[in-house]
Amino acid sequence: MEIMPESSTCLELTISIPGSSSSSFPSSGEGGGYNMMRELDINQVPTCGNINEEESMEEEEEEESSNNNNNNINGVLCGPPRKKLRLTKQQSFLLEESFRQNHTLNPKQKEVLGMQLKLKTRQVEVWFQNRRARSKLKQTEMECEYLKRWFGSLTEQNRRLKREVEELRAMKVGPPTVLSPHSCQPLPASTLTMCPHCERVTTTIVRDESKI
DNA sequence: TCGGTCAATCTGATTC
DNA sequence: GAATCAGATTGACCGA
Repeated sequence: MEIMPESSTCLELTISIPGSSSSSFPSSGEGGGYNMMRELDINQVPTCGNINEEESMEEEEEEESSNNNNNNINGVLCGPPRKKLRLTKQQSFLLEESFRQNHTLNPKQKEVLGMQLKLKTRQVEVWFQNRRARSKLKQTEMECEYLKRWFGSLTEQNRRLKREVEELRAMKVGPPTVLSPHSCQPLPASTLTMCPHCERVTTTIVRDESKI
């Protein structure tokens, strides 16, 4: 078994499992289904291409205030309940892209990426933490699936070998012994040989050529 | 209503 | 001791 990381997928993991597929990119599982309503969520930070400077400022203020509302002290929420930030497709795409290049970011990279995405450094950091967690979870699930299949094939192989052993035992008991013309001692009735093609153990009857 | 998803938070470990 | 991480958990949100 060999589990090799794969650089071309977003999940950095590929196990050679027939019929299995890696996750899509960018993460389309839930994000791909977002409609306009979701994109216009109050928590959304708009993408740079669609907004003017004024709107940008407003959104940043809004983001700031909504994030500050998330503060809680000793488990007691202060202010209104937190609102869930929804990243836009563009933000998700950029984050996925940078995750694909690097699974961890240094503080400078976080800051730059945060500025690009109009997100806080902390939000970028959190996104990467969660993304790593999801990646690892996916990897574990795939490994589990692979081991299940492996176990299945080993079980089948074991069953086949046991059956073969039974067959060989039956053959060994059955045939009459052949006596040597010289010593009059019984020769082994059969020897085991390995078929080079199918790699199965086969029996070959040893015949006394002097009698032919 | 319920289960899934995911951003955010909390906690403990590790590194420097 | 601050920074950072992984892992567990929470809570908002959405679709079936």
